[in-house]
Amino acid sequence: MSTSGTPQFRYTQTPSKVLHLRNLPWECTEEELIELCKPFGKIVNTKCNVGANRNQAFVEFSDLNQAISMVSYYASSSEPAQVRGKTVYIQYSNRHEIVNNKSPGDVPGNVLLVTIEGVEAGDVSIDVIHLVFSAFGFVHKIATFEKAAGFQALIQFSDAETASSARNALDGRSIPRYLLPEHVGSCHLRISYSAHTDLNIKFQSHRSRDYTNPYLPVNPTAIEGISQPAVGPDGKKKEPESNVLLASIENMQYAVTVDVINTVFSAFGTVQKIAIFEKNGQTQALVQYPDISTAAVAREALEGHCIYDGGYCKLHLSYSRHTDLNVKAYSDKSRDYTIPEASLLAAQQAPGAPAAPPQWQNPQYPGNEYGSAVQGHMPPGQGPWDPSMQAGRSTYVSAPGTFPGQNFATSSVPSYAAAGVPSGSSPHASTRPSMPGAPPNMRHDGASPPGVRPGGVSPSGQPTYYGQ
DNA sequence: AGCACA
Repeated sequence: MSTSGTPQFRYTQTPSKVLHLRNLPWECTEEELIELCKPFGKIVNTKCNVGANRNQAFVEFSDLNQAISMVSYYASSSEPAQVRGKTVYIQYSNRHEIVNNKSPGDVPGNVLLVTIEGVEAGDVSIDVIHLVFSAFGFVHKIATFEKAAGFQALIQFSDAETASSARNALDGRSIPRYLLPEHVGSCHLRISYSAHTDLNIKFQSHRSRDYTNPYLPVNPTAIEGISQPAVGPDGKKKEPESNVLLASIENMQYAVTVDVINTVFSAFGTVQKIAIFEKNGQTQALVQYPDISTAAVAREALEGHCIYDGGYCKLHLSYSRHTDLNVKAYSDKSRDYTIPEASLLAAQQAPGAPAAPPQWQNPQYPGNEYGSAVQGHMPPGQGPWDPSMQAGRSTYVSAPGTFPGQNFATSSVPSYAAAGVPSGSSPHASTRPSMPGAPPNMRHDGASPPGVRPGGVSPSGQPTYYGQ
């Protein structure tokens, strides 16, 4: 007794408080669905954009009679149910409740999380993404990144309505072939809502854009900038000079803390910012000076030399493509000495007493980028588009003040109380700040070990004022 | 224009 061939009539179906609606316009939002149905009763649940064409929906009333009233109303009405001028067909669903309606990514917002399946990051440019999504409204910002799920993008629209129209139109569809490289097969878009409301874009780059802020610094290689620039011994890289140095630390037998880096590099001038991170299992540090010439001097003096005797912590220096680091003011992996509070904090952080830094200092974004945002762990608006985030691993608490700064010298006047410029040393930059037998991560509460000069932070916790 | 686990 099949119903094939003969249309089923609505009144032959078993009533349910769940109604099945079809022939909806694909842009149909949950709001429109509710508008249509709520005159008949209380809606307790909905499910929109169902089916291959995303033009079906379910609505669950709190009471069976309400569903019946809606069905019978439109069964006898001369005016069909409509959404955006399209006739909507309404029947009882063959289920009696809507299950599993909302996953976290279904909560509408103005930011979309787009997963582009089957492609690598290089295959789809940010401009292509922008082009595709701009069809639905002004795209404020885009951030792209790679996570386990694949190549993903966060796309910020003005409002949730625009975002949902883009989602409804594009979810499950593919980017047109002509916008993609030849070798790319299929690339379906999986789109959900992000918990973000405002992305924090720091650079215009091949990975991130802020279309609302034309004055944002352009960093064509915002991420690659700190990737390994292949600094081989013979590597004669024609890299442009920069006020920011990238230090790769080889043979790192001892922990190299922010303070150690600060001490070493302060010998040549004011260190403004430091970011330490891991890249391919190697520790690297970005060190920012106020100007290129200072960086150049430091680079010349330090290249190939070891922080410690015995070939430990050998430095390889190159120019970063960064010009201004965006780092947490004070964490165990970064420092911004241009912020007074950070210097103060650094100064007051007694060695060996790892007073837990406030939450904001240390990112909870293991890995990088927005991965945790996807899981909703990141507060909205805190997208860390931040090079220093590259290495989220905090391995040890920094033990400042143990570096033998006396071997470094500077001719410049220290600008920061806690900057740790070992003045009073020889005016020539020794390149052997060795400290035999006393690794810098050695804990020693209180006084410095013999022969060790407080390198930046006095162990007693007092800011050390070097002056002249 | 015809029923949802992702």
